[in-house]
Amino acid sequence: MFSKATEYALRATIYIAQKSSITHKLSLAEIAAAIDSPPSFTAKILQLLTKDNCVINSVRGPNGGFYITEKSKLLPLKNILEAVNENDLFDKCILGLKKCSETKPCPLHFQYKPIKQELIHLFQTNTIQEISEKADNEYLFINNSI
Amino acid sequence: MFSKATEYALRATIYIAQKSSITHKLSLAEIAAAIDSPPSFTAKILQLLTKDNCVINSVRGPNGGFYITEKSKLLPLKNILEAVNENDLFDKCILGLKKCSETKPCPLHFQYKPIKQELIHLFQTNTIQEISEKADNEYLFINNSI
DNA sequence: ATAATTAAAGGTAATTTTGTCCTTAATTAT
DNA sequence: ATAATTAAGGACAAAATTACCTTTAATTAT
Repeated sequence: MFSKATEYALRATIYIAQKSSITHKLSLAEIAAAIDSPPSFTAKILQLLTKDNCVINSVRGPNGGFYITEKSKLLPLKNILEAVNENDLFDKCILGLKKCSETKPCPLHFQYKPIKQELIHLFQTNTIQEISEKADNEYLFINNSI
Repeated sequence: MFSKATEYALRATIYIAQKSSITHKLSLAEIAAAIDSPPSFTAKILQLLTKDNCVINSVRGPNGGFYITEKSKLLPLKNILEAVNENDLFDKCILGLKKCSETKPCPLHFQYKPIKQELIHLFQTNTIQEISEKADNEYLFINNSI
């Protein structure tokens, strides 16, 4: 479904939302260990997340690391996908046809359409905060045997 | 969503179901041109489709090529995914967690679950025939400006 | 039988994705 | 100020996917 990069971006952001604050930043090493991802590759992805889209923040130096603001926690998951450039995923034709559209649909277009819309809805309505709160409770996550 | 290989497999099979019969087989060249795919790569994928799973058939030699039987047309699209080994796609955790399950769900598990089931339903209930008939009518396909 | 045609099969090459490493810049603590 | 720590950034490497090419096997038409 998603690329590894996107999976790591989602997992990392959820973990950061769970565990970090402006006064308690998380190091790359901790994050990568927690979400079971290769540290160096994860570094690249965290860079994307701190860029223009600014889902998360970072500071260098001792006691530096990554954190997320309360304001950013209110962003929908979609913003994470945008940050790693996988946001157009749900716009694409399921058969990969460039010209598939409402007026010239592919043979699966109208069957896939409602599913696509539910996917979009899922990522547009759920905030980082809402999802990260689930990870706190009886839900599986991270450092909890992936 | 799908890999290129799977997209080509779906498009090729739908096209073959549209155009071929036991008495009118389609060459690799025609199929690849029609579905806008690289011929050599498409050849590999068609081989997979003719293997054990046997979604389509082939014969070599003059007037040979690929075709699909009426019986095979009644198979669900899922069989195409199986043939190219992308059938487990819908079983996977959306966050890529190996241990995600009903009892230890990831934070997105229960939100993604109904969508996943609709995807499975889509590929299990629609037959190759049903979908290929759509491609005949006002639907976009193939040789029709991709 | 022979030649022509077509898919099968295998190896190779290009591209993309994933992953690593090393240097630089920023920040902090001393 | 200096040293230590941490992310940023760039170059590089490995792996996977996608794409190509050449030879072989099967089939058909002559």
